[in-house]
Amino acid sequence: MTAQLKIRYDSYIQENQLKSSRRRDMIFEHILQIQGHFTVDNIYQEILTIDSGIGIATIYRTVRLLVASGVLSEQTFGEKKGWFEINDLKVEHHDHMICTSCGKIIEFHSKVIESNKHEIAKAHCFIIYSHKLEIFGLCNTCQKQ
Amino acid sequence: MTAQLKIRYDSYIQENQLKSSRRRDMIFEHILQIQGHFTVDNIYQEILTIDSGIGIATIYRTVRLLVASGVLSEQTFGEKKGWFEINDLKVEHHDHMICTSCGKIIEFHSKVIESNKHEIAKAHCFIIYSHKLEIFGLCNTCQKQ
DNA sequence: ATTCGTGCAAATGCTTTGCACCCAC
DNA sequence: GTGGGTGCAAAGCATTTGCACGAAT
Repeated sequence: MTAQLKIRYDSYIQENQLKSSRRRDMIFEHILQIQGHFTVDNIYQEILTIDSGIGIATIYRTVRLLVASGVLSEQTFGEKKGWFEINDLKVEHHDHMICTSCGKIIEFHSKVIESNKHEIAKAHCFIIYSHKLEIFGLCNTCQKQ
Repeated sequence: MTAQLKIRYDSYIQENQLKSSRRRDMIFEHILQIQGHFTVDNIYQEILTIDSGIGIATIYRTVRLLVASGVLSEQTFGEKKGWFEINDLKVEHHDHMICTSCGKIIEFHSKVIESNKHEIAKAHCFIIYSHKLEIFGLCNTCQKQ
């Protein structure tokens, strides 16, 4: 799967007359290691400890490139900032339950919702590109506190 | 329904030792007339033409009050700014299809999704407060262009 | 009178961008 | 060598906040 993403990254760079660079590659490799969701500042802080000279603008630019190339997808989770995650096309689309107390994000997938979504779109003559379903509430742990 | 919202507005002000004021009331009344979704800047521009002395901070403060009192609900629609709409509790919860070409928003409701959502939450021992489902794609009109 | 509401401008948080310089090809 | 990559600081946007003054009870 990592190989798939590498191909997507490389070909995007190729097709758009961009260049690879030490930092670009390093950010890409770093992001590949991440499980789950992250913000630009999350990876900026992490990469700072390895490469103290890096600027946050470079992270922003690289993340934009990765979204444009399809390596990452972006969500807002109802906040006014970007959250990112690896966009693995081989994995089924998933949705999120977000704990409003501790911020924990639980991923899930529902075939029922998936197929109903298509029925609804059909009824409205709407062509679906993507969807985002977020459920807000309390996770198991926070209910007990 | 407008009466319902007025009660919610008035009692929130009462219960929180706030005051009503000419501008607060005017913004509230203005928002009641709005069909569909709007941003703070939308109503600011509109109200400016009636009350040229108003400041955008007042709109922000009033909209926050209306969200806190349950008169309005807020969504991001994947953007990094707030979109608001009247939160009529008597109307069933609805979701949104957003045309990525013209920005048109189509509202819909699905009992199937509604009940499936509760099954999923139950399976994860998650207590639902709210949910947001956004479908992005092309509306009927934009498909033909 | 006192307390809250309001305009203004400054501050904030996240993100983008212009510019001079650096690096890859 | 040339064009893209990068850090830095400045600019952009949406939003919030501090402050002095004005209005509501």
